[in-house]
Amino acid sequence: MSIRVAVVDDQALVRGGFVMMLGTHDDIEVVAEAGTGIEAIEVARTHRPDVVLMDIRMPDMDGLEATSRIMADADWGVRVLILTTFDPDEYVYRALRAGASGFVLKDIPPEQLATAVRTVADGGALLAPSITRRLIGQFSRRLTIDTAIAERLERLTDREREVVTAVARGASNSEIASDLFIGAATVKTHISSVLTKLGLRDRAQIVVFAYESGLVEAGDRDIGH
Amino acid sequence: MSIRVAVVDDQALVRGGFVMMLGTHDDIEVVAEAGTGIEAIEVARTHRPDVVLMDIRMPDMDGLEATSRIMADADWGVRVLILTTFDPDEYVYRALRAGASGFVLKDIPPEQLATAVRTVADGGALLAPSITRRLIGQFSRRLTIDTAIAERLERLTDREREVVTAVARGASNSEIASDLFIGAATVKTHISSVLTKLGLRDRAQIVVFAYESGLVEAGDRDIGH
DNA sequence: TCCGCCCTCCGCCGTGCGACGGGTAGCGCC
DNA sequence: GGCGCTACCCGTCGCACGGCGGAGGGCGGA
Repeated sequence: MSIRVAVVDDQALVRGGFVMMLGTHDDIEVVAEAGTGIEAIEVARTHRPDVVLMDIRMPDMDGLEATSRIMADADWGVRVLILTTFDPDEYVYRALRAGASGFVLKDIPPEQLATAVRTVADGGALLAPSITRRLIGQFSRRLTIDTAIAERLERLTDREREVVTAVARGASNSEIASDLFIGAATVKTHISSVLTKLGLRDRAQIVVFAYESGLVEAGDRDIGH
Repeated sequence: MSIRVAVVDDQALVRGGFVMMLGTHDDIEVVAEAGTGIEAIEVARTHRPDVVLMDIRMPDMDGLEATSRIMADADWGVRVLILTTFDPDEYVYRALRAGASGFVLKDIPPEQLATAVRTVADGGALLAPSITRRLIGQFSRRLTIDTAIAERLERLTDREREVVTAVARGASNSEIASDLFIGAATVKTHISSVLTKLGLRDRAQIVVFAYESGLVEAGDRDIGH
């Protein structure tokens, strides 16, 4: 059973090229085409393709918005493969958020296009090498930071780490004291110990350290009050 | 020209299964096999395959360590595809750091294995759907945080944002003053304004806010002194 | 022109913070 | 038992921090 594909691109010439490329593979069948985002949503609903090849830059509605719309009210297993010329970070993030299964650049060799379609049709997720490299960079950077600074964290006692996390929440000494059921003076002692051990100066630098070391992470904390 | 693959797995039965699967595709050629991490390095050096299918759990040296070794002294275009039963986060991160081009689970259908090999051979990067979903979750979470809190940042003036970033570096008032070429009293004024606008209490909470809002990010800052 | 916003600077004052010294309990070792 | 080490818990004291009020200048818009 062949993979049913819808091709979305505002430039008819480019769209035709994609259709022709995919046509050479007999396990792939182009069942619909669309030239705008609105059309893409319509086409997806009526033809229910397995994979939607989606351009980003289009009139009336861009491909990312169309993607999220399609994914939102899809009651069948559709997968969207974003196909674009540029790859700025924001596009990638928005695409992933919208529910796209892949993000590849238009400069890929023709035979890879079919491979990409098969990959996402199989349930896989595909990203362009350059993008994946950035993702890897993000995470590896995080890890190197962890290993580099986190060893300083090991010099701290359990109690001191508790205090550090509390400080990194923005808590005052008295709040920490009541949270940990100890005296306010004791909290100060712990903090002083942390400061000397880590070579820091004040609690603000403790917060910085907590984030940089990965002890706390942006996102698992609500601020304000 | 076919894709030259090396299969690394300590269980001969599993390894044989993979070899057989790949053998049915005439564009893929298994040129070597290995049963341990050490062997994998040897085999990679002597046979110089295009793709290494790498298991993680192995005696003497796990696949991730072997991967980084192979990538380290590879003077040809080798790509490593991690193939494992489990997918804990640490494995994924370590694998990406080690330089792997893909990370898929062993429970994928046989035909997808060939697709995966072709994808990484083409220079693409492939992640198992579950892993990609987590990656997407990470980034989408970041974005929602940004949009949610960052609007509070807009209430601040440019100068106030400068002060906030300085505070988020762990700088004291006098340090900020000399950095910005203004008086220490002015710094205090800005900080007071920031505190009231954001509904915060002290500079430590400013640091928290700076990280949570994405104004500063863990990694682009060295701490200590 | 007047009004509002931003940036800059100054004083005063209360307080939370951090440095310093000291105390207690547990634990391993000779 | 005596000694050393560590973790944990209190006090006191000086100081930077933050709240509050005020003031001047630049800049743009009603």
